[in-house]
Amino acid sequence: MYSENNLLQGLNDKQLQAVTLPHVSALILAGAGSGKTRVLTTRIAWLIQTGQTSPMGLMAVTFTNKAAKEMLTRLTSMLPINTRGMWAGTFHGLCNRMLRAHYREAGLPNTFQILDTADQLSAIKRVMKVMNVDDEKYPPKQVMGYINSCKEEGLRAHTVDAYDGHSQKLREIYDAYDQQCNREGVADFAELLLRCYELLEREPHIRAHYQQRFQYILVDEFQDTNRLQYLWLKLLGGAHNSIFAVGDDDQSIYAFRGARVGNMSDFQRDFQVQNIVKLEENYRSHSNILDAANAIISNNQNRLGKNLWTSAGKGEPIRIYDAYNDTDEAQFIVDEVNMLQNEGVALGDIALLYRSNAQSRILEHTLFSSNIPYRVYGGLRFFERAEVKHALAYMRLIGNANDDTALLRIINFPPRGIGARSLEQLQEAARQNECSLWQAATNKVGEGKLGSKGLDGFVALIRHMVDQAYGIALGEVAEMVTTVSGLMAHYQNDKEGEDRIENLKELVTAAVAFSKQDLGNHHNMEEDADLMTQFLNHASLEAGDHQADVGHEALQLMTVHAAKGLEFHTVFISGVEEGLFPHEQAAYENGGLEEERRLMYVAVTRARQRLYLSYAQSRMLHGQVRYGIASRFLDEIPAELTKRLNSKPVAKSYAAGGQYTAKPGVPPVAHSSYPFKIGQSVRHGKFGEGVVVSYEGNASDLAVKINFGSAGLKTLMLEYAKLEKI
DNA sequence: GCGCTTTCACTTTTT
DNA sequence: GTGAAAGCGC
Repeated sequence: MYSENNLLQGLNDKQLQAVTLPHVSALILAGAGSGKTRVLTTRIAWLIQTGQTSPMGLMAVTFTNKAAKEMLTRLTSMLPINTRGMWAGTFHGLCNRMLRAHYREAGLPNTFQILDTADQLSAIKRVMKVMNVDDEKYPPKQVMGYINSCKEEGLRAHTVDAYDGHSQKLREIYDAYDQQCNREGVADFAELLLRCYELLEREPHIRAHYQQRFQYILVDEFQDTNRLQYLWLKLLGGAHNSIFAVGDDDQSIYAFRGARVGNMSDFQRDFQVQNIVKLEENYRSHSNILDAANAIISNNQNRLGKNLWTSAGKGEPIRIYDAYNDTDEAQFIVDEVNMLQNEGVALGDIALLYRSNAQSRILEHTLFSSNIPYRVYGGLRFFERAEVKHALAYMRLIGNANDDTALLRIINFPPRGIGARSLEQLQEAARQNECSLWQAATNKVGEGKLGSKGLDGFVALIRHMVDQAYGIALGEVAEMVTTVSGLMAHYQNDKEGEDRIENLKELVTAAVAFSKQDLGNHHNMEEDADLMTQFLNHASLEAGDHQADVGHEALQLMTVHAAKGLEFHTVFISGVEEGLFPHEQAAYENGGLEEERRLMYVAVTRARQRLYLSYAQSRMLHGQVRYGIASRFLDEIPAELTKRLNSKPVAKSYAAGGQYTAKPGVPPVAHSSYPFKIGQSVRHGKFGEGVVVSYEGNASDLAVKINFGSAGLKTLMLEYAKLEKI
């Protein structure tokens, strides 16, 4: 049997203090590798085991499904209890659950569908077309960003400020978009949160119900919450409940998508937080790595303040490699990986991190030619694949034919002769009758006015599917849809359709598995939706894994963002260059440089034993050669913690960006008549140190362009400029 | 209406 | 270098 002692055994003083806090709100500042998840799950287990609450009284909120799952898995290994009564999940998942339970009060149809980002964008494009908005002046992606950030601030079209013609137009589009979503009975991701927030705010009895129920609310990754998520928590927390917020301001790397680190200090103020527990003992890395991370992050001004320490030894020095170019960098990494493997380090315990996805190509290429198995995280996930989304769109139409987004996706796929022309007529008819596209289509067919033969066939097809779907199991619906729609046949005729057919089959398997899993669960009385709606929601809210072939030993490739929360024996951070890391487009933004620095902090703290940092003097990016200098973050690491593998450190100053793209046409290689190679570091009496970027003019009158970092980009006449190689 | 060719832009990302 | 979107010819 489990005893309380057993549960709390092995916790350090701070962890123990956090786990056993009384029923008050608390902020746990959990540094990287300080046992954050353990504290969170042990707290839950302890609350239940000591009888302070039952699973029913608990709500645990995370950002990703993965984090939610991990928490539940760990919890069940700690306590032999059923966690079913506990609400654990993502903000979106929990809001969805509440909206389903109170769909009438929330003003939604009981089968409302969730738009993912791609669906939302196409819905916005549609609204803009109807409104005749110039998409050059208002790029749909920007409009989407505007709408989502309004929603994440808790603002509706009628509450948001507009100062000029431009913002008034945006507000108008926002309003029309929301109306369209209501008409079609769909909700985007941000809408789930905002709608739920408004529901709780508007309906005192619903709010009271959840406030009474969830006496204990636990929030993971609190530094990543946005304004609306914070307001939602505040509403649920009410006046008496305890919110146990766990986070790390130094690992806040999602400001670009609305995360507000300021929520941490607001929380302290709004909830009169007396208990701030700092978890600073790190159980992951050796001290050289932690000292480097501490040194880097200490350059940030806006911090709550925290210093990681470990009782492990200094460990290995941080290895720094100065590569000639990106190929050289990749080859260096390959050589080191081979060496590590010979030393017995498992390939899966080695990570290769980069700032932006574009960097992975050259790395993959080099790994491939060296026969090193690797796995790239990122890219399309299962439920985001085109063929899968097509099949899901047919299923959505079966459930709700008024879902215009779904209809537009497949009205002519596979191709059935409904082109832009007939579509426009259909949309015009729908506009005039203020009805859905489906209703407009059935009207046309009913009147015998065949806009096109294809339309007739389409209406018949969907009706046939609705008939077929009646009374059969979810898996059978999926199977029927993939064949009757003609998707299977279409991809069978396609030379490259093999993978797509596999994915469609996989979708059927997933649907079958989903029904079984659902039968196993007690049906939740609060959830009214039918199984297919639930399955479609599952597909939207949990887009599936990032194609990871588990089991195969492979080197792990991912962006630094994707690496957050993970740890590895060895970590390579590549492209540690000005302009790339910190990224030039981030460095200019307000607070952008500090976020880049936190990103570097996250990257460094992923390593347990060994850390490599590498940069390249030149690299191919966006089809052009770029010349860079080493990142300022490298200089922020005390030299005694590092080991330069091939060159000496050079003191320099930095410009924002610090990189320059050579003009096309300028030879990227050294010319015999040029005294300096492109990429050569030089010293100038007035401007200091810089990098040769390009040559201009003819041989008799040659000018050289040099990037002097903080002194800027200068074009100097070679004849007069006194330049010294360094 | 469909498919091929050209053009353009391009950090980070979960739900 | 690459993928998506727009433009053009059949």
